[in-house]
Order: sequence, then C-alpha cells, then structure tokens
Amino acid sequence: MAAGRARPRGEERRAEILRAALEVIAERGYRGASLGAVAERVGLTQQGLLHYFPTKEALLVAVLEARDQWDAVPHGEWRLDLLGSLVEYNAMRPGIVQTFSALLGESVTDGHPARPFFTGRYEAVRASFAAVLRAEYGERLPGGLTPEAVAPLMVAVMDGLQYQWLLDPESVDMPGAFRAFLALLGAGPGQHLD
Amino acid sequence: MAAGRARPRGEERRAEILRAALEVIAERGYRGASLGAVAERVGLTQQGLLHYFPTKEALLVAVLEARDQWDAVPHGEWRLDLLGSLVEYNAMRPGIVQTFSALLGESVTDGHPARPFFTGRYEAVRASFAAVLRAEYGERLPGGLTPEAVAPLMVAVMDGLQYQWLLDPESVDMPGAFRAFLALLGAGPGQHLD
DNA sequence: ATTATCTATAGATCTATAGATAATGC
DNA sequence: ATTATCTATAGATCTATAGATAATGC
Repeated sequence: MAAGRARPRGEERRAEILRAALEVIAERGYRGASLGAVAERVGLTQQGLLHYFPTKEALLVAVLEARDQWDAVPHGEWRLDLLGSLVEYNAMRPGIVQTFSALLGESVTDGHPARPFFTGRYEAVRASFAAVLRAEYGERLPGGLTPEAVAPLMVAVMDGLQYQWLLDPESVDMPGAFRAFLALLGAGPGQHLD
Repeated sequence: MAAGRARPRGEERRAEILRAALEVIAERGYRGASLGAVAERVGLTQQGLLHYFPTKEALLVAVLEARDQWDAVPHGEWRLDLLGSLVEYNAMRPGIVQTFSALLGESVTDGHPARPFFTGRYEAVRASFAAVLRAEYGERLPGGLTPEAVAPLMVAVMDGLQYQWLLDPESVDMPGAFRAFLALLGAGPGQHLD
C-alpha cells in the first residue's frame, strides 16, 4: 500500500511476511519476537526475510504502517453507533487485538520504535472522536463535559477493555461493556434532545 | 512482606533489587530486561543477583507480589472520591505507572509469567470497584446500569488513560480526565438523589 | 539484469550452573 | 555454619553482513 504496485510477486511475499510478523508479535511482543520465528512461518530463512525488510525495526515500521488493520473503519467519517460495531468486530479478531495491545504496552518503554507511531495515532484518534461526539451532541455532553473532555475517555475505555478481555474473555463482555459506556453518555434513542 | 523478617541484611538487599528491577522493567519491559542490567544498578554481578532470586521469573514474581505499589490504597475500603486522589497520586509517579503498564501490555502475550497475576488482579479490582459503586449509588446508576456493568469501565478508563498519558503527558491531563469520567457518572454533590 | 534465497559467520547478548572465596553470626 | 559475592563458563539465542547460487523478467 505504501510503495505502489511495482513488484507483483514481491508484494505478495511482503504481505505474507507482515501477516506472520503480526502473529509472532501477538505471541511474544516486538522485543520478544525473533526474525527467525517470522521467517520460519513463511518458509524462509531469517536471512531470506532480511531481503524484504533490511532490519527488524523496518519490519515493525511496515507492520505499523499497514494500519488499516488497527482501525478497520475508514478515517474521518465515523458515527457514534458505528463505534459499537467496531468493538464488536474487534471481539471477533483476538489476534489483531492482541498484537495491538502488546505493541501499545511495549511502546511506553524507553526508546521503543513504536512510540512515535502511537503518540501520533492517539492524538489523531482523540481529535477524531471529539469530532464524532460534537456531531452527535454539540458542545454540551452529559456531566457538562465538552467533546474534547470525553474523547480521551472513549479511547481509554476501548483500550482498557481490550486488556481485560484478552486476559479473561469469559468474564469480560467487551462489546457489552462498550455499549454500557455509550449508555452512560446517554446515547440511546431520544435521550439527548438538544 | 511475604517471608517474614528472618533476614535483616538480606531483606534490605532484596528490596534494593526489587526497586532496581522495577526501574529496568519500566525502561525495557520484562522480556527486554536483563538480569545483568538489574544487578549493575545495585552494584552486583548478574550471578550475585541470582543468589537472591534464583531465576529471572522468580524476580518478576517477587516484583508483582510486592503489590502494594500497584494500588497505593488499602484494599477493600475504597470510596469513589478517593479514586480520584489515587489517579492524582499516580500522575506523580510515572515510573511505577510505566512499569505497571509495560507489564500489563506484555502480559497478554502467550504464556507470559505475569498473566495469571493480572487476570486475578482484574477480577478482584472489578469486584472491589463494583462494591464501591454500589455503596455510592445502590443498584441503579446513570444510564440504567448496574454497578457490575460500570466497574469494568472504570478500570478500563484508569488503565487506558495511563497509556495515553505516558505517551504524551503534555497533551493528556490524566487526573482531569478521570474526574470527567466521574462527572459522567453524575458523581458530584447532590447529583444522584435516590 | 534483477530478484529471491541460501550458507557461513561475526559479534553481541542472555540465563543459569558450578564452584571458589570472603564476610558474618553463633 | 551460613550468607554473600565473585570468576569461569556452557549453551542458547539473536541481528546483521558477506557473498554465492538459483530463478525470473526483458
């Protein structure tokens, strides 16, 4: 996606490698993932893999940049009720959620290569969520809060629920809990008539 | 705390090592932390450290069991308004928050030794928060929700805000955002008169 | 020609075991 | 005696570089 379609066979290989890297990172995190483990999963030697991504960090960057995976919904055009569906969709792909959550956790450690990515992403997601909330509620939300005050909470709820759910899927109904948060916002038919 | 006070000098050393381990885990995560780095920080060789904790995993377990650090508030006796102070206190100790968040993130990866700890902890914290909410609101919370429905959200907000805050402390007012969540619950003087 | 893979290997680490030596507590 | 540390070292990994060989595309 990032480099045009100049290399037909090569692009397929790259995509395979990225898929495998996603899996291995879910299982061991980035620092714990080895190039050899990723290579093995696509039937290559570790050195063969380095033909496609010259360093381990380059592979991580490529994984992060294939970011369609993270959001699963086109940017900029969200509606509040679609966020509930997004959480439901995420509950059906624990692998991706685990990759994301493992990387987010690692990213707060010193000098982690994914840190700038997540810092930028959260700034953008907060802004995007604030816009969605503003479109739905205007300036004044329950509790007398602004869209900008609630946006980080909504992001936090989504991320935090993912950890609880990954640790104990039996006990945590992730989509249900997110709907509960929306209920807290009074987002239901006719609950906020301004 | 776990082994009684049988060893005066040894206990001090152990405590030093645990402090150092917290630091190194904050900086590199558990998988990325090396025994050598921890040992160096307390002026020991790596092999000298293994005299106190026979394996790396034993050291992690000891770090997790010194769990006073994680909660900073005595168990079982929380009040809703004290949770706000807890978040404020956490905003003053980014090191501990970073250790916690890095470990939580890693813990969702396969076979991570901290996973049972976090699974159990979250079950307990959800139950504890539900009790706090019940004491404050009774059975019926804003949005028609039960204490059990809101408890995981409160936990998720605290954890999720920590990640956003660690990644970008300038942009995220963690205690303020948590107060906003409490405002969403209608927790303010006289807002929920049932 | 270019692209895809492989073998060989250097150079770093890392955990853990074995066993010696020094210091401390009865 | 017991506790605290150290040196030596085995045995695994891991990333990345160098350079050869095979396959593919003009």
